[in-house]
Order: sequence, then structure tokens, then C-alpha cells
Amino acid sequence: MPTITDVAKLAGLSKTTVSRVLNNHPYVSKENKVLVQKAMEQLGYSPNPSARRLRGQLTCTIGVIVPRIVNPFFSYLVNSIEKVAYKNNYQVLIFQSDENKEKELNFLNLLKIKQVDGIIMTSIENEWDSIEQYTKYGPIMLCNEYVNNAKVPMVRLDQSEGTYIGIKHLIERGHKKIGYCTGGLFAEDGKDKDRNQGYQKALKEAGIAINPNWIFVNQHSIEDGKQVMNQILTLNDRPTAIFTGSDEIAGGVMIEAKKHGLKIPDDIAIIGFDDQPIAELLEPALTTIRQPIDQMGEKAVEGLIAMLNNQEVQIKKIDLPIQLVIRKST
Amino acid sequence: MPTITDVAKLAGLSKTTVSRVLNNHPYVSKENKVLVQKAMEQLGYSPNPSARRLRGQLTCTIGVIVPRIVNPFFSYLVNSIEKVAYKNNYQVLIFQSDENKEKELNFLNLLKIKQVDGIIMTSIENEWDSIEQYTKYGPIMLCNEYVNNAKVPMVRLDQSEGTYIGIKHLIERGHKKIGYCTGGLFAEDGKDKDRNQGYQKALKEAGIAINPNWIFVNQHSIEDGKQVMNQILTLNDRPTAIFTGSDEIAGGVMIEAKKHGLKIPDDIAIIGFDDQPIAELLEPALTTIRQPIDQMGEKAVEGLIAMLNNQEVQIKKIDLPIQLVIRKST
DNA sequence: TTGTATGCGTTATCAT
DNA sequence: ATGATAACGCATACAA
Repeated sequence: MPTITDVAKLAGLSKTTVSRVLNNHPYVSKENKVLVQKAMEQLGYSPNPSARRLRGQLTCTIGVIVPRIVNPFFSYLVNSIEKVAYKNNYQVLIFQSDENKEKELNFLNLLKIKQVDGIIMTSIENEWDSIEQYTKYGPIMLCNEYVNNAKVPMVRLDQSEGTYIGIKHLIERGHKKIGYCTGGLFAEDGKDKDRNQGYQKALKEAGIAINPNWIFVNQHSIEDGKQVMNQILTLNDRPTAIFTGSDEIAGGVMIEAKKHGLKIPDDIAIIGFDDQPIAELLEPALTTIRQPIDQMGEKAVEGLIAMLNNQEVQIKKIDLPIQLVIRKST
Repeated sequence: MPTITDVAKLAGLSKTTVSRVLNNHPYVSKENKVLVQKAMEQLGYSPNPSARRLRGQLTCTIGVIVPRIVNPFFSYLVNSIEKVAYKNNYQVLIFQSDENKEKELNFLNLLKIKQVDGIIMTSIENEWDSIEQYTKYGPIMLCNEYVNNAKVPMVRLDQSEGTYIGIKHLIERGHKKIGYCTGGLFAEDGKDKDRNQGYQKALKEAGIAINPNWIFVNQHSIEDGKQVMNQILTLNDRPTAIFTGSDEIAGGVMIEAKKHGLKIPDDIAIIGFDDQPIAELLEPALTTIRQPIDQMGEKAVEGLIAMLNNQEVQIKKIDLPIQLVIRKST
């Protein structure tokens, strides 16, 4: 591997000049600049990232924290992040928080150790107060997650709107008894609060009261979905439609509903969230809410790189549009 | 961030001694060792990976090359790799080759630049000859992929056996006309050749001849699966069962078959590969072949770390068992 | 506009 | 058994 010294020798100049060219510094004569560039090309030189890192410079590496990569939503997100990063000559370090606070903090710490230039957080486990301190070591970009009092850029989907149009769609189909699954606790604040708001808003507009029996908290997986359906079956007064919050949960609900002879959407309408590949495969095909994941990943990387380049960070919140995909389950 | 110098000062010893403790060198008195360890703990010290890297040492980072992270098979694989790596204090750099030869070579190059300690390749795009040269810069572990003449360790699933038991299962169900999808070209050599062998072996044992009209090459996605089904529908002499090679393809086949009023498994039996979550969600639930993905990722990381630690590399091939999951589609 | 010298944190060499 | 010192490749303060 050629080093900066080799380039300098070949160009007949000093390391400093080469370094200047490398970093687009002013005060390099055009002739020398060309000379250096030629030498670099000839040698197939590329700067050693470790040395740069040690010197306190860029690492050309960004870290991405996801809860679980096996969740298709996040693997699609990582996919687009990796692709955009690659285009910009960045590497992607991947971290699974496993919804574990300590792990998350460990990963954030890499910013401090200068192992990564910046971090994209696609989920947040700790309180923002614990996380904030790390922003002084490098830029943090929130992607998909959303913290009101956070002073960092965030790209996110309008979860509230997504839920709203989903519920509204059910209402338009004539449903008045609408069940609702959330990944959180259906609290004012906390996980999925935006979605909760969308749900409440749609119901309120239609003059429908919330039935607490039809709220299912802490739901995530296919297995959870099955249990939701079983819970519904025990109810005397059952919802005629259910907003599941994820295609996986929807799949679980559907499988169990069919097992007990319920017709979809006649006996119970089901709406998912994410528009994952399975949505189309389910029987009946799942009505769901599509999120522009690729675009979100793209914006996140571009935003982070912008922060890395500009000293002046502009704290921008980007809301991406969300879309209802109507299939056969509603 | 405390450095080795800080630790040395606190312990009242030299940097060298601290470094010795850090790297488990001999010739350090027990008392001093304890002293150093205490100092490290007190300071919350952890060695700077960039400096180590620059010095030509370990980076505590392994690279994983996958074709596409959105393919559930690979996201599950990455999941298990990341988990085991984390346990062993390794970071995971993720690369998507996108089935692109040049990208793959770019990633391999990181081994040369000492950006990663080792690389796990879960797919191979280039000829082995092009890849082999990189092994001199650091260990490469083949995971899921398989190259006969490669002198590197590999962990893989017995694809041939998996296909064999799948086809045999169809034969036992009374099928004699069995279609077959492959991700490659159904050639003697090349992609999916092991699976092809399993197919041929099972057929041969049952005294069934191969019908070239029922071989579908270059199949990968849900969309491909739909097309396969449509192609089958144009045939006068149709297969009564189809081995799809992936649950996604199976899903596509199924969706299209149902659309045309075919009953599964009566009109056509379908068998998948991977046992992805969708397998259970499909209607009817998909008979498929389960691969011990987690175990494979685990072995790959452990193998790589072993290579990193021992100077002497033992070139081991590990074949993991594979399993038939019978559901309702056959 | 260009070059010299220094230091980032670590480990290896050589001495003691 | 321990320590001083050089070197890894790079970017910057300072000098010219």
C-alpha cells in the first residue's frame, strides 16, 4: 500500500502539499495539484483511514443503530443507508441494540472513541438526556425516531398521518368498532405516541369513543398478532376491524382469525403497517400503510454527511409522506 | 478518553508494561499486572482501535459481505453474526455486494488497508482466483458459500442434502412430475450446483427422468415466482409439484396459482427453502427446508476469530444439518 | 505558495 | 522483569 510519502516522492513535493491536495486546502498551485493527483492515480493511493482517525480526523465510517436487523423494516432501511453511504465513500458499521439500553450506550460510545464519524439512530431506547451528551463527540441523526426536545436533525415518516389515514379508511368502510395495536403503552408520551395521536384524531373526527378493551399494547411480532386475535375472540363485544401497527402482527392476526373460521374482511377487517413483501402474499392480500423507507435512509445519510462537512449544523426536521395501499383485507 | 499513558502514570509503570498486560505478554510480574488492571478499570480505559490499526494490529472489526441485506436469509445471517461478534467485542462492518464483482473486490480491499481484521463472505461473485490473493492480507471465511478449490475455512449448509430431502418428500407424496427452480443456470458447475445435484440424485434414485421444460433458471424473487407459475400454465404437460429454491419464489408461485384457480397442494404442490417467517403465513402454510442460519453465523464468527488468534490456521469445512419442515403446501 | 517538525495512541525493538 | 524510544500514516502549527 502506497503512503502519502510515496506520493510526495513521486510528485517531487512534500507530504504537506500532498495532504493539502487531499483535503482541498487553498494555497496549492494548480500545477502541483495536478502533479499530486497524477502521482496518486499512478500509485493507486488512498489515504489510510486509521491514520486519519488517529490524527483526529474523519473515519469515513458511519454507525447505524437498529433494534433488530431481521425486522424487514430495518433491513430495508439499512439497505438504503448502505447504498447511499457507499456512493459517498462511507462505510457502514451496524449495531443491533436489541432494545437494550446498555448496548445502545455502548454503541454511542464509539463516537467518543472516534471509531465512527457520526451515528444514525433508527430507534431510541434510552432517555434523550442520556443520549444528548454524545452529540458533542460527533453528529447524531435521528432516522425514523423522533424526540421532541432533541436538538438534532431528524428524518422521519409522519406516523401520525399514516395511522390517521389508515383508521380513516376503516371508518369509510363503515367500521365503528376499531381495535388498535401499539408497540408501546398507549401513553401520552413514549413509544408510538404519534401513531396513537393519529388513531385518536381519526376516531374523534368521526365521533367514535375509544374502547379500552380494544387497545393492545406492546405488540411486535407474528406471535403477538396471534395472541391479539385470541384475546379478541374472548370478547363479548368484538371490534369489526383492527389496526395492527405492522404487517407482521397483521399476519399473526390473520392466521389466527382464519383458523377460527372468521372471514376477512367481512368478520374482521385487518390493516397492517410497512407494506412489507408479505403484505402482498397474505390471503387476502393485506391493506397496509407504505412508508418511503428508501427515501428516509437516503435523507438520513445525506443529512449526516452534510453535518460532517459543514461546521454549521442546521437542525432540520424532515417529514416524509406516507401512503395507504388498499388491498383485500379491508 | 484516557490513553495508555494515563494508565501507565496512574499505575506508576511504563507504557510498555501496560501494553504487555493489554496483550497478555509474558514477563510481567503478577503484582504489576494487577496494578495495571486496576488502573485501567479506574480510568475506564479502552485501547484506541485506530492507533492499534495504524500500528498494524487488530482492528476488532470484521467485515461481512452479503449480496443484499433485505433478503431475509441474509438479514438473519447478519443478525447472528452481529450478536456473536458483539459478545466477542468485535464490530461488524456490513457490505452489500449487490451481486456486483467490482463492489466485492472493493470490500475485499479493506483487508489490505487493514480496515478490518477479517472478512466473512456469504456470497461470492468473482472467480476464486481473483479473491484468493486477498487472503494474504487477512483471514477470509466462507459462510454459506462454497468453493471446492479454495484453501480457506468454510461453514455451510448441506444444500445438496436439503434439496435431496425436499425432492424425496415430494416423491414420497406420489409426485413424479417435479418442477425445479434454481438461482443459477442448472449447470454442472456454478451457482447452486450442490442443490442441482441433490435434485438429480433424488430423481435418479426414483428412476425419474429430468424434464428440461420444468427447469427454471435464474429465479430469485416473488416476482420471479409469479412468472414461473405463468410459464407452467402455458405448458401442455405440467409438473404436479415444484421445488422453488426459496420461500419468496414459493410465495410468488402460490399467489399466481391461486389466482388461476389451482388448488394447493392438490393441483400443484409447492415446497420452499429457508423457512422464513412468511412460510407459516402463507395459505396453505408452506412446506419448506429449514436452514440453521443462526448456527451458521455463529460458527463463521467463531471460526474467523480462531483464525485471528491462532497463527496456525486449520482449514476446516463445516457442514451443518438441514431440516424438512412439512406444512400444508405438499 | 511550500516545507519542516511534531504528535495522535499503540506496539516492537532494543537495552537494562 | 521493566523501560526508553522509534515507528505506523497522516494533518497541522509554524517557519520560510
